[in-house]
Amino acid sequence: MTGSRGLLPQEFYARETLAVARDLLGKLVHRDGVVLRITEVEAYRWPDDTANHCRHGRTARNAPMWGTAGRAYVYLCYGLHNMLNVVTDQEGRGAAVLVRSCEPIEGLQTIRARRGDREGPELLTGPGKVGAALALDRGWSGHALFEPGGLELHDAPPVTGWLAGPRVGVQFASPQHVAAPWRLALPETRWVSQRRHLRPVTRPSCAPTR
DNA sequence: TCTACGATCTTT
DNA sequence: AAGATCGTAGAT
Repeated sequence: MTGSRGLLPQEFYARETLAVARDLLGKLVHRDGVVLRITEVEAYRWPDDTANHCRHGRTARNAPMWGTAGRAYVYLCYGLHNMLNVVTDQEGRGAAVLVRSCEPIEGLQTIRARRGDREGPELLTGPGKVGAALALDRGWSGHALFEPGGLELHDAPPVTGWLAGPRVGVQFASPQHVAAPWRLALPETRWVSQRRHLRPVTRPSCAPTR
């Protein structure tokens, strides 16, 4: 049912961040009976991205972002939301992709139980909801997503066509980076937040930020 | 140590 | 438009 093609190899992640973000759409997150299909992501690139958590250098929190690609970076936002990121690019470069929205494929009952509802919206639109559906906390930060066990990322058929637009909640960044179209989503899905700010693109612009 | 604030989400 | 809720970063 999930059409699982197995774990994504570490090389998948060790590429330019916007390319990884683009290719993560449609892939599958597995975690203890729950399977989610990634429908919306944001790229936090390196260097020259003033919205990036690594913009001030290395800290205890962002340490996984500087390491090898393919690990999780999980952090607590606004004191309540655990945000799932996938570390990208080369070691020594602080870059990652934030998973913003997912379509639930399996384990809806488990997702509801984790959220504490019996029913209610199944929409996993917004990174806080994704983290809750996967029952993530900061203990998962640094976890290898390319190895079996716990939290895994699996391959799935490639998608065609994307929506692109500005990232959410980064008003503190420089105007150039506030406007940069580094949020990507699948066009055909309902699992996308703030769709009105997204526009169809034939291919996300991958101009490097060297 | 101290303090301001955030890659959010829900409710009013 | 604002409240919940707390770890973190940068300043002191």
